[in-house]
Amino acid sequence: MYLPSPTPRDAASPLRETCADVMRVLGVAPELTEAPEAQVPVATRRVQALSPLFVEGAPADALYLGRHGHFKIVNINREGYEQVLDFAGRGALMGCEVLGRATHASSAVALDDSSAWVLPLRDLRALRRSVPAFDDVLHRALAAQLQHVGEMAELMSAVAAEVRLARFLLHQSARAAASGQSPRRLLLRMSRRDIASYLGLAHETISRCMTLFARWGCLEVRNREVEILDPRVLSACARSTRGRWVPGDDLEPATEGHARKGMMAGGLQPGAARVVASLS
Amino acid sequence: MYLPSPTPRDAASPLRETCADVMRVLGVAPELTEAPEAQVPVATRRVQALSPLFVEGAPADALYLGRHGHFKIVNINREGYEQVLDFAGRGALMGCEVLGRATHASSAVALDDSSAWVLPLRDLRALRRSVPAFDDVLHRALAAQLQHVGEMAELMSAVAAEVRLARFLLHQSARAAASGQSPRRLLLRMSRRDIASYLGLAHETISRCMTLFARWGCLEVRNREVEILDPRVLSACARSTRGRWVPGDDLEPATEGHARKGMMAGGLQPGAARVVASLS
DNA sequence: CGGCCGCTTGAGGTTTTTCAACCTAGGTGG
DNA sequence: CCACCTAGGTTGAAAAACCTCAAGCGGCCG
Repeated sequence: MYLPSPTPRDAASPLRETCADVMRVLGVAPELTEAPEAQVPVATRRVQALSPLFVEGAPADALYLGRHGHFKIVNINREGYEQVLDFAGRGALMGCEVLGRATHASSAVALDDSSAWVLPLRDLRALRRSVPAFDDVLHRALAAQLQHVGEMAELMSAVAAEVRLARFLLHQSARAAASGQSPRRLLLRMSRRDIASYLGLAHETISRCMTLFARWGCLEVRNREVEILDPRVLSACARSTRGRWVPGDDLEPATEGHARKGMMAGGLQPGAARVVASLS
Repeated sequence: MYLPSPTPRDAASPLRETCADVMRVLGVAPELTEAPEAQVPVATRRVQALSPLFVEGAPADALYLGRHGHFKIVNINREGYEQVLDFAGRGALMGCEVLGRATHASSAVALDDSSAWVLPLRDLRALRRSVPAFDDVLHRALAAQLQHVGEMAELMSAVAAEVRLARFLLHQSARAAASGQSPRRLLLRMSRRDIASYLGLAHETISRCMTLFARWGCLEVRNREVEILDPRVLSACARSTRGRWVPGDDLEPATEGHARKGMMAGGLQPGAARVVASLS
C-alpha cells in the first residue's frame, strides 16, 4: 500500500554522498544533477537522540539538511524555557537564518538518532555559482521555509485548543504521507510538552484534547502512537475557525452519542476582522 | 536629535531609480552598487491607503520591496476572516514566498498611501547572475525574513496579553528608531483590530492593555498616537514570560500607587519546558 | 448634520491554565 | 529478578485570563 519510502541506508553506508544527492532530495530532477561540479562530496553529521545538531548562539558556519531521523527547532529565552519553533525531518533545511547573521538564531535538537547533511557556508557561495540548479533549489527551499510562517500563523490563528491540535495532527499526517508512510498511523516523535510549546498551549491541554478526540471516535491514542480513525471528523474540526464545531455539526461522528459538552463552547479566533474592504 | 531619515522624496521625483538604489536600501555598501549592470531602472508601484499591493492567490510574477509608507501582510481564510502576519515598511521584502510557488500566499495591503519597488521574477534571475552583490543581498534579505519566524514565535510565546503588547510596542519602537524616528513617540499605522489579529488577541483586549499601560504611567495613548513614557517598565513587562510581572516587581513604576490588580494574575507561557537536557 | 467606524469600557461566561495527584513504562542498582 | 526512581502522560478541581456581547463616546467623511 505504502511505498517502502526512499530511506537512506543510513548507518552502514560508504557515505559517498554528493551535492547531487542533496539536490535530488530537495526535488531537483536527476538530469539536472549531473554537472561534474555537483559531484563534490557532502559531509554527514550524526546526532544521538536528545543531542543538538547545532545550538543557538553558536558561530554560523553551516546550514543543515535533514537526512534521516527527526529534529525539533527551538529557541531558548532568558529564563531558560524553550520554545519549539518547528519540527523537521528528511529534506528540511535547518539553520537558514545564518545566511544573514553571524550566529545561529535557534537550536536543532534530534528527537531520535538522526543525521543531517552539512552545507558549510564557505562552500555554499562557490557551489551556488558553479551549480546553477543548486542555487535555484536553495532559493526555492528558502522560500518554502518562508511559507512556513504562513502555516504557523494558520496554526496559531485558531485559538481553540482542539482546532490547533487537529491541524497539527493533520499536518503530521500529510508529512507522513509525503514521505511514503501511512497517513493514518502516526508515530509522534516529540513529547506532549514539545507539541504544547509548539502550539502555544499547556501540555495538559494537549492530553485532554487527545482524549477528547478519542472520545469522539476519530483518534486512537496509545502514548506517542496515534491513529487517525476518521480524518473527516478531524478536518471538520480543523476547518472550524469560528463558530465552533462539535461532532455532528456538519458531519456525523464515527461513533455516536458522545458528550456534546465539556471542552469547547465559546467562539474562536479572537483577532481576525471580517474582510470588508474588498481588496479590489 | 534624530537624523532627518533618508526618506525618498517620494511623490514628485523623476523616478529614475535603479537596482543600485534598491541595493543601497537593503544595506549594500555604495561601492558595490556601481556595476554597470546594476544601473537598470526599477519600477515603482504606488498604492492608496487600504488598497492591496498584491493579493493572495494572484499569479506570482513579482517580489516587492517597501519604498515608502506602510503595509500589512495578511492571509484570508475560507471564512473570510483575515489574519495579520506582519507589518512592513521601507526596505521590507514582501511576497517572498512566490520564489517557490505559482501564486502569492498572502496579500499586502497599504495602511497609508505607499509605494513599493517591483522586482519582476523574470528579471530576477538575470539580475542575480549579473550582479553578484544583488544576489547576496537578496539571500540575506530572505534569511532576515526567516528570522522573522523566530520573532513572531517570541511574540506568541508569551501568552499574557500585556506581555505580547509590550513586546509589540517595543518592536515598533525599535523599528522607528532604526528608520531614524523617535523611539518614544509612535504613530501606529494599523488599527487595534490589526494589532489584535497580529497578536492573536481580541481587539478589546488590546484596548484594555493600552489603558492598563497608561495607568501604570509608562505609556500615553491618544488613539493611534502612543508615547512611551517609561521604556524600562515596558521592557520589564515584555521580559516576563512566566511568573508574572506587576510594576514594582523588579523596577519601580514611573508614578506610584496604581491598581495592582485587574488584568494579569496567572502564570504565562503555557507550553515551554524548562531546559533540562543541557544541550551539551 | 447624520451616520459610520474605530476605540473604549463594563459585565458575564467559558476556555484554559495552574496545581495536584495518580499511573505507567523504562532504566538503574541492589 | 525485583524494587525503586524518574520522566512522561493522564485526569480532576479551582482560579484566572480571555473572549463575547453590549453600550457609549468621539472623530471623520459624506
